[in-house]
Amino acid sequence: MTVRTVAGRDVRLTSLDRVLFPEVGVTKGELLAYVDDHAELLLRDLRGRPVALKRFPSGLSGEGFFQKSRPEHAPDWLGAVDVPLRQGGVKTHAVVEDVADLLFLTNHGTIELHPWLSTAAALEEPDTVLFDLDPPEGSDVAEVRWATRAVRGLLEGELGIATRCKTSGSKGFHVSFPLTGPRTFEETGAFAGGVAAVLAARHPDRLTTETRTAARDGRVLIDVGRNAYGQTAVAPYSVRARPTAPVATPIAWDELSRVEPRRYTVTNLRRRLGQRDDPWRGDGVSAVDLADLAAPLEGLRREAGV
DNA sequence: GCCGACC
DNA sequence: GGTCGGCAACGCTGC
DNA sequence: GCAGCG
Repeated sequence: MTVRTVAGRDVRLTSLDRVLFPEVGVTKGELLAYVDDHAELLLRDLRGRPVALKRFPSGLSGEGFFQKSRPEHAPDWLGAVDVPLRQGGVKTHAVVEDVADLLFLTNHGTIELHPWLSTAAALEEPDTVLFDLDPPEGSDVAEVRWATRAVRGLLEGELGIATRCKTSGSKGFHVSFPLTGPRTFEETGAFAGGVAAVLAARHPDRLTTETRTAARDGRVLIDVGRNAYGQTAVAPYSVRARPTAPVATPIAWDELSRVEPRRYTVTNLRRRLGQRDDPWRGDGVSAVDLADLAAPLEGLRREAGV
């Protein structure tokens, strides 16, 4: 056990030799070191947001669970926000602000960090639109790459929206862009759903918006379900709870053709960041006002018949 | 990882 | 003192 | 209303 002191806060770091990822031998100490060393990159997209946790306190060989509530008996300096639930009631979520928060949550068994697409200060106001490209079982990575490019092509080529891409660290890729101006989850959800519907109508043999597995029929799912109140998506640079300890990693668009969804891991991400800057830093992607896009998107919908 | 309930 | 359960919930579709 | 899905 060691104690890490950050700005006067003591974080107990325990069981450092526990192997959390048996297949690659990554220990809790190594996971904590990864989080500590990449805290600024993690915080960029986590700071000020409610965060859901995927925890495996005894490693991937043990039980794992998804947790939305702020852990009870967390130190009082860990941020909190009372989130009204749509179904009624309130649940207190953790809010991440700094490296001490990240280290506490990691020591507590958290592997994956899933922030909201809105901040604690404006829960009803998403600041990002996100598309999750999810390939069918057993398909070649080329297919989900093609789908990812198709989403970018419509957003960037037809609507003039600059976009970002990251590996999910799991099976596919995420495409996103930041928002400005007044907006609600109802609006971002409708926008993302409209884009997905147009693409699925144009390429009905390769793309679908059907979440039901049976109806998917070998097509790539364009999942827009994250663009809704109370939903979360894995944070850029979060580790995933999968055997090789992959990391959801921002990539430049020209890397998509040679990067696989689980390419970067706790073990090799350092080397990548030693060789090149974080691709999302200074990428020139500017925030979008969805109000400017309602009419153009409606035109695309009309053409596509959806 | 940790608490509370139960044995 | 050991063991065991709990630790999520939006929006949609289809039955 | 309930189950499945991400």
